[in-house]
Amino acid sequence: MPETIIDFYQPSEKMYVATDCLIFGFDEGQLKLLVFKRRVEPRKGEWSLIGSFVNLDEDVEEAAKRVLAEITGLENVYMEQLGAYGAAERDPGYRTISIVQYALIRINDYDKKLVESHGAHWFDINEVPGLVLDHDKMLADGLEKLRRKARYQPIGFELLPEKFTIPQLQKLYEVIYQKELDGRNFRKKLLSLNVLIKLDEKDKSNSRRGAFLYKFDHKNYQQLLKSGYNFEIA
Amino acid sequence: MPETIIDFYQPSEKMYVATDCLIFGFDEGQLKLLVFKRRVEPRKGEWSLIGSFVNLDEDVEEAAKRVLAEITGLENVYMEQLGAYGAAERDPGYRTISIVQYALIRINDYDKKLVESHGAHWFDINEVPGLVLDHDKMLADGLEKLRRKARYQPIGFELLPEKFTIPQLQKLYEVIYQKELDGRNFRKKLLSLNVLIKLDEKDKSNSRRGAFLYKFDHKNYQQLLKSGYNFEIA
DNA sequence: ACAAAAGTGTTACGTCTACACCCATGA
DNA sequence: TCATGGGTGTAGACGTAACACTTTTGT
Repeated sequence: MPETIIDFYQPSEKMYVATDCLIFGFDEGQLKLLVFKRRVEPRKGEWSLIGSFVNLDEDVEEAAKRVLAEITGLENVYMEQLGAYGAAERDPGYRTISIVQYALIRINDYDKKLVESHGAHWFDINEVPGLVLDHDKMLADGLEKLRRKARYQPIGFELLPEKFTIPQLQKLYEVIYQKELDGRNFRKKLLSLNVLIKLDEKDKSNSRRGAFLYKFDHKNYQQLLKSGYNFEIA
Repeated sequence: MPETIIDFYQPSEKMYVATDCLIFGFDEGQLKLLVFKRRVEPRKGEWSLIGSFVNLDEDVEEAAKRVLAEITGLENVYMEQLGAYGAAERDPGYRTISIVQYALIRINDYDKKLVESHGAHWFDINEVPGLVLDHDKMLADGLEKLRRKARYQPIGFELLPEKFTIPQLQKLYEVIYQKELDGRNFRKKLLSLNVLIKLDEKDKSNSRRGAFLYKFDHKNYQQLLKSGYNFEIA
């Protein structure tokens, strides 16, 4: 009987491998995405995710971190892979596949001048303009993943400054879930998780009375994760 | 101010892009994985996932379906992308990144002779031998995803024959979740979803009394999905 | 004194869990 | 008749959802 052997060492042809980043941030009560304006032809001037080719001696993840650092000045950012986009015709130039990562950044941390120098802009998540190639699809998939993930991991903390108030956190979840939450139930649920540390400071930027600031308790969170708890926040 | 422009059209270097498949099946009350024995050097004789290079004129997904069809004879299989594995040193030969897909197949449908002719074997999920390269990691990640996914989509139906009994379905979920479920509660929950159609036939292969066979109701399932229901089956 | 956001408790409801017995059948 | 797996109901625990008023403080 004939054997169709799939031989790894008589490979066909090479292609370009790129990485693109969905960079999410949270500011002014809105979820935002960082996109940039292409400065090269073709499609110069169109909006696009931030990306780069992956070098031969570089992990794909490394490449994504490099891009992120180049554009925002940030390192040690929460980043996760969304997936590979590999349609044969996705790029009209060369055959290129793209590994998309999504990153969550504290919007006050990044280097504004650096970002501007790259022609990058923050858009409200509902006002992102049409993007180049299959980047619209990447965004849609990324949002879906973010929303699903927020249900079982308290991922939102990555988007807030180190000190934050409960109303801020609630607003963030409302934006992610796209629905309003009951303040009493939200507060009750969050506090019952024991992953918030109340501080003795208040943030008065949003009200006369001011709201207490909290920090995220990474230690308790790790324990909770181990115990198999899941974080559904409706 | 100097501008670090990331230019998509002065790309660095190309690399190989491969696709590997995690092929899951369910038989004899056990979740199984199809792996194959490499027939080429290096690492000839070692166990490996089934894979292939992606051709230049081929979608990544297409490539995975091609491999699956070559090995099992099956088309129209449930398949989803797990992610890209892109560490620089993952393959000791050439720089290659791999896009991993996982597939769920009805274990009685596949072409046994074809599978054997490729040196492929089914292993109990708990008895899979060590795999080549980073394939162990792929398997671990795939199992995690399968387990998570089974919580919010009735994914298990893909692994059973078209007609199945409730005890069979329960067994499958027990294997996926790695814990025993209460038969009464399981049955109650499943039936309440209204996605099972009871048939007038019984399967007597497991008991004298026999268990009623059911079909999956795709139409109702689609409606349920739209209504935002989620399928947690504990 | 008033506007505006922060903070607090209780009750009703539905869902999940735990649990024990009868049924149908072939050998 | 008996051994084996299939099939059924109920009560208590638990978590979620709904709901309105008081507090603080800068202007």
